[in-house]
Amino acid sequence: MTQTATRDGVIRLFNRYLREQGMPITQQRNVVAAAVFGSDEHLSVDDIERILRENGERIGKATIYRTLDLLVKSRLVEELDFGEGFKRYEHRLTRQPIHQHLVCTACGNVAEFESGEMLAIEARVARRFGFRPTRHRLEIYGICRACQDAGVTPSTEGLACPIDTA
Amino acid sequence: MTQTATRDGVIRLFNRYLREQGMPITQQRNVVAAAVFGSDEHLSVDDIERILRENGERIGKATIYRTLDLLVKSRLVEELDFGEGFKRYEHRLTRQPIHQHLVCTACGNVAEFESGEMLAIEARVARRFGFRPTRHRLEIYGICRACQDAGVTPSTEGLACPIDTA
DNA sequence: CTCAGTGCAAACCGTTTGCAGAACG
DNA sequence: CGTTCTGCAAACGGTTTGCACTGAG
Repeated sequence: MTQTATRDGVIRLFNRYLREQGMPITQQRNVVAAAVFGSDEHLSVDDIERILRENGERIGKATIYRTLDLLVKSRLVEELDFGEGFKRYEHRLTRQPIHQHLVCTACGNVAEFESGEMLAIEARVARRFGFRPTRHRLEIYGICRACQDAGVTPSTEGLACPIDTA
Repeated sequence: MTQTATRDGVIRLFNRYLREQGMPITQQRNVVAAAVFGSDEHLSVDDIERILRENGERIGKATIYRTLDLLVKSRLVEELDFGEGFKRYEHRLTRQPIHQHLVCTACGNVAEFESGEMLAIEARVARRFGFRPTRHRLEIYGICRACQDAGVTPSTEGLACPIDTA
């Protein structure tokens, strides 16, 4: 029940946020929040809707979108975009979200990895461009080990030598 | 006219690609390609449509999308997604496209920067996860120097201490 | 002459919005 | 009780698709 206990704690935090903003704490908002905090996946809105339906909750999609806005604004949830044509959401409960992803272009699987070099890169652009970084996102696209083992190789349907413009 | 000369060269390459694929070389395809190769910006489809209209060309949006598909498949053009809700396109004419971007969350401006560390990071994930990288994308979000000078500071509308779940 | 491409408009799909009725404080 | 939220359905905006017509090879 550790997971549940922690989840309840964050829901309390979310409620505090709503109170701070002078917004009503509603059953629907807490049900959506519980679904997001109860999963460690990168959830799409359809994923969330499915989870709610499986739990016997019937909540309109508009309410899910509106609640996700609040969760993102409260900084308890992170919005992700893997270029799939829709957004995904991840809670920031147990750890800082990792923004480094390995995206397999064959099977679509997304794995996370840590990269200490990112701090150095951020410090360098801050110094060189006077840019003040707040967050980042690093995605490396390629073929995961499983797909390589299944015989997949990077696509070669482009021009043989596209940069020879002579 | 160096720019034009190079652009014509790439259009020749594009035509070679079409021939290789057994696809007709049409006026519309070359007009769209010329617009993309004639700009060094990150172009949206609306940008491209506007450029064509300014040049007196009237080409359906569907044809622009279909031609961009071909340009991307030929590897002469790169598809970008900055999470704006639509795609952008950049030619790979004069250089390998730089996939490291500084995105200002205040004014929306996107600047590019180089990062030699990326090669080391890719080599490390290849070794550690058996992942075979083909390309990557690094985006650092924050406040650009101009917006800082104008007095913008990072937003603080989230919870004061979101991760204290006690 | 034949087959693929084009343009238009409709379809699509994730997301947003307007509004009547329900719920929080 | 007043104000905000909810659910539904319609609107929205970028992208895709179906189909009659045009044009490339």
